[in-house]
Amino acid sequence: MKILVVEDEEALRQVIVQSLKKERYVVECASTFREASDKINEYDYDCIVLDIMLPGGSGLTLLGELKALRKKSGVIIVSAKDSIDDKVAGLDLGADDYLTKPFHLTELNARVKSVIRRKQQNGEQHLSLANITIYPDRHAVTINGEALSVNRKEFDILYYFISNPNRLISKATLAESVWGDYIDQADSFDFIYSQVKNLRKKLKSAGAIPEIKAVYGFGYKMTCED
Amino acid sequence: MKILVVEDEEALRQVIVQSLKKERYVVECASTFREASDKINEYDYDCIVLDIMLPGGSGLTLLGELKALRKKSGVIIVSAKDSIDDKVAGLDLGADDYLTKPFHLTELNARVKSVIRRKQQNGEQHLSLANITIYPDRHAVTINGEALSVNRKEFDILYYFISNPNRLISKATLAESVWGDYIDQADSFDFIYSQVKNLRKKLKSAGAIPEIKAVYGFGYKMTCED
DNA sequence: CTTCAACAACCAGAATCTTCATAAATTTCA
DNA sequence: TGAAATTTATGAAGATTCTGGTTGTTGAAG
Repeated sequence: MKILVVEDEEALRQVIVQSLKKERYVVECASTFREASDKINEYDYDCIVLDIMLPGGSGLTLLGELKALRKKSGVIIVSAKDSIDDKVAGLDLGADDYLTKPFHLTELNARVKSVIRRKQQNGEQHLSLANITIYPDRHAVTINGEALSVNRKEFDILYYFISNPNRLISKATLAESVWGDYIDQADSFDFIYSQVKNLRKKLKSAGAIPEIKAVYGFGYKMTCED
Repeated sequence: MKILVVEDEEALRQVIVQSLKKERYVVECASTFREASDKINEYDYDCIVLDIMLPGGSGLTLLGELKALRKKSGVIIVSAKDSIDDKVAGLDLGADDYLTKPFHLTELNARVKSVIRRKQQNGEQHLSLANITIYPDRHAVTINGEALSVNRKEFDILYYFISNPNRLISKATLAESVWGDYIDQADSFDFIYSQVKNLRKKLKSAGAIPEIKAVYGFGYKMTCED
């Protein structure tokens, strides 16, 4: 599995490369527009981590070039926080994901993994647990193939549960992943209870097999068994 | 699941330890280089949360030590924001993840979880003693293959007993591992008696072969024999 | 402005866990 | 051996957490 990291800032590039190598990828890197362009023309990469601001040209141009070459590499754009325009432009040009600086390495790793997986199975990406299937791209859920309408929070929760089937999940972890740092000033978990309750009701009435079980004093787990 | 927190700043250490205990880990801590080194040499930890700046030496040295001892603990480095060099060095020396201060506790929890999981990715973990089998990740217990529903405390106790079969286990040790430092201000072991009683009843009615025997004046042991 | 969907907050009852009172078992020692 | 002291077991009350119904708030759409 081969990855190209295009980033001009030395220290950050090092760190990214290190981290990806740890994940057992074969990693190459480029620090300028020209270097990146050369490598893209010469090799095939499964995934490209691409900074937008580059000496010698914009990363967006590289995206166009990639398209022209009909390369099927996945692309994750990495850019400064506020350049939302780049995001739209990038996704328009066929990037697969977007990450704003600063970001956590584990986050990047997760995205890379996800992009590669998505590319490999050229069908639509989906996750399943028993008779529940969710389509992250479309924010859609089906039970036995029947569409189930869920809200945003409900979807996020379900997504997290199905990504971690049969695993204990603390309320703090769930809150962090679904609500972000909203949790910091919260002094009760009522908002979790509400959403979990609604989600459970929907799952049950749609005939879902897996259940969201509570673990007293800790959190939840989603499982098919007792 | 055992974790070592190496951090010299008192307040932060406390908070981290608290938070990890909430996630049901058994947590120990060290505040100096020497203390950390001693503990690493003496015990096996599933994960080590390691501050770089320590009184008495650098956390990076500890990483080398760990490697020399061929311990397989996961390591998460925690350090001040701007020392990017430490990050590179740390990952080079075999750390599994890196976190810059300040960070959210939930973030740390997530990393710890991920590191531990990565370390034990080889199939589903399970422990058995006679006809009892427990699945720590799923918080599940079976007797002769039949699911047995247990509550959180009951599970934790059973987990500890089955992890240490035929061994004498003092009530203090059991309390420490299941209830954490809750025990510190307790002046009786009633909470243990209650839970052990309920667990015994469930095990017996499910036909479990091993029994939880009391050892007068000391604690318990779980065994199949008389 | 009104309506509606999404979400959070509130509340009473259920499940779980701890504490308490008291009984049973084990050890000590006269 | 046989009480007294200590430790463990048990059932029930009290405290905490979770559930599921309902209500309140907010922001977007009509």
